Amino acid sequence: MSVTIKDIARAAGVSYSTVSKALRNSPLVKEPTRKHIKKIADQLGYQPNAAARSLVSKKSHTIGIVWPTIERAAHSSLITSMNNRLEQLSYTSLISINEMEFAINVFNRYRVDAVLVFDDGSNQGLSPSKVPVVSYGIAESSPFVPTVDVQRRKAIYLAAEYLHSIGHTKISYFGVMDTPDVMQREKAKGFDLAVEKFKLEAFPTLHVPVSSLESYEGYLAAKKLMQQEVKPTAIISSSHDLTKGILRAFQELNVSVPEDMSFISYDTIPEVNELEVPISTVGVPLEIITEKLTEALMDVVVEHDSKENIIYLEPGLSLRNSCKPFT
Amino acid sequence: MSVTIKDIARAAGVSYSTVSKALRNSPLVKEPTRKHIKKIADQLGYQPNAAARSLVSKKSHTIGIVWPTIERAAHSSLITSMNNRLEQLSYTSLISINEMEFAINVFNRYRVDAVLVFDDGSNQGLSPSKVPVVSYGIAESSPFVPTVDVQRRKAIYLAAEYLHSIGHTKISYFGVMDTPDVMQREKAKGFDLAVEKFKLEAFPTLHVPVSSLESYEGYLAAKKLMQQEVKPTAIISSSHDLTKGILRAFQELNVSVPEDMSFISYDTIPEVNELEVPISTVGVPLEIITEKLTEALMDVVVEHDSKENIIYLEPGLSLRNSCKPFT
DNA sequence: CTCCGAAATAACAACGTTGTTACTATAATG
DNA sequence: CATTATAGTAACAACGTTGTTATTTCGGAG
Repeated sequence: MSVTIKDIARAAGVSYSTVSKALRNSPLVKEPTRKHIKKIADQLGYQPNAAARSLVSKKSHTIGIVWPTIERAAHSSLITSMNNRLEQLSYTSLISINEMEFAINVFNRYRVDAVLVFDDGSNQGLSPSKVPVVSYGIAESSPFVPTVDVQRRKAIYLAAEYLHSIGHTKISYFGVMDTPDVMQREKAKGFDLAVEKFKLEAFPTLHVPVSSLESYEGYLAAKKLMQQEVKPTAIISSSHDLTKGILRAFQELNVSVPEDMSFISYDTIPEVNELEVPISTVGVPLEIITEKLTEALMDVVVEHDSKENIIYLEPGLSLRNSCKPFT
Repeated sequence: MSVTIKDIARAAGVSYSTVSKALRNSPLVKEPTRKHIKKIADQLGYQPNAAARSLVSKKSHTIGIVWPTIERAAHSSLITSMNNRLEQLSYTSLISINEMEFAINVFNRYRVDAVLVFDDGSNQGLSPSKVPVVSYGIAESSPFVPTVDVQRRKAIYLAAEYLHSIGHTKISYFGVMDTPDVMQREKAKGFDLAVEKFKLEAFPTLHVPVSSLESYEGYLAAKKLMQQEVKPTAIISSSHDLTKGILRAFQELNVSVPEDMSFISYDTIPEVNELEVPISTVGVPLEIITEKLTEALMDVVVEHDSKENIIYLEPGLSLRNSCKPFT
């Protein structure tokens, strides 16, 4: 049986409401009384009952996170960062790896203050949720939910634009092409837009499709690419993991970046600095993403309806000397 | 504001206690009344308040899982399987990726019925937890906690024993050697025991240390190994991911299994069948592990003190034609 | 038609906590 | 010394649910 404030009250010889106040540092209890109570609470190993607390306060100070099934590994650092940020705001995060609808139901029952979901393209019917939801995804695809959109399309477009501006016309895009995952589709779309706009060459390996964002996929695809007769002069990789694999392949094949190949990688995350070669990246820095996501969550927690439903984050280039002008 | 049983009661023109009983299919309410109530509850989108429920019932029907920091990816399939099993028992699982002590505190507050932790070697001081804990780890290292121990040491020993029995004496062990992670240390210990027992040759690459269990690590290590003058005739890999990398390297180097190299991989998981080559494995099958973990959790949930504190699971070999007798 | 007993439903207490209100010493004021 | 603020603490209601107990309703027996 757990120890409750009543146990503490009995042990301290005060009423349980005094204990409650003392533990929450209310100015209504005298300093010595508070100290006394706190000491006893400590001795008994008191842990507040979240159920009772949230029942009366109607707030659980907890955020639910629905961990996406696809690319589970890829989101690991984002979730870790979210976890830390929320902790700093003294919010607790609880994760569910269940299918989204089920997970949201669970969080509903637990009356978490808000839920963070990852837009995998199936978010359409999210409206009947009682608990406020924030989506990390694509603005258009989850119309009824506040969404933080990092504009993947624009990011990739930006990368292509930059490469074109320094003279490249044969650019290969490494990415997942045929997928229900809207995030990946957006990236591919950004590339295609740039191809059209800048009249990039439509050589055979304009698109280098991979079946997932794992690094091994990038490795294999890069090896195959370099066996082709017509090679690109620049590459855009749609994820950090992919980039890792591609670079490994290049190392083996003695392709050096940027001398033999210009390179831009999506995902502006700290891990980029762990690569052997400095690689320019495009995208919204991870810490900015989680900062905005946290803000959005705090918004829906207090407002329950946030007016500004969609937050677009501007992707940018972080140049790190992996691109050489092509003449 | 959420809809409660009182709202339903008002709408249905009955008392709220009747609603409670109707929703939980108590035989104390007449069939038509129940149907009526359920319909209304549905219309209003009622979701039971877990806080209130667990407050009165003292059970949350929830299991907390502390996702380990190290090798987070590697445990993904185990956690998924646990999640499914618990769901089938109509338990909900909540995951925390916080540091263990903090995570357990959170779960304590939420009064989850039990917590599952992964033994990373820091479980020593787990006793003061009010909520019952089950550990997936090493029996000796978490003395006060019911533990499911898959006997990694024995598993690797078994693998070496088998290879020795078919004539191999130059065997390389791929694994993380110098780590606080007791799980990895146990595996290495198993190998060393076998080396001693069977007087295996102490050639330079008896141990092939890797810095993590990622497949890339296996890949690199395998490449380096095959440049050595003295090569093993058999390999024991301490994880599935490692195995993936090693096999990829072998493919590139035209080393064929089992003709040029015998091979046994730790981790008996379904993913083994996705490898290009059939690979013999050693270890306790994943589904058995999760079955026992679930049983252990259910035990502590009802008993609060389980008498049989440690459950040893017997590792076994699953032979799949990746080993050739050495003559 | 009255009364009994079962069946159905209603009322109520309890779970552990918080916020509000009510009480009780204590000190200050005249 | 009586009166009144005031600080400190106690008592109590409420949160949404469940299990127990009390009440109503109704069909059938007398």
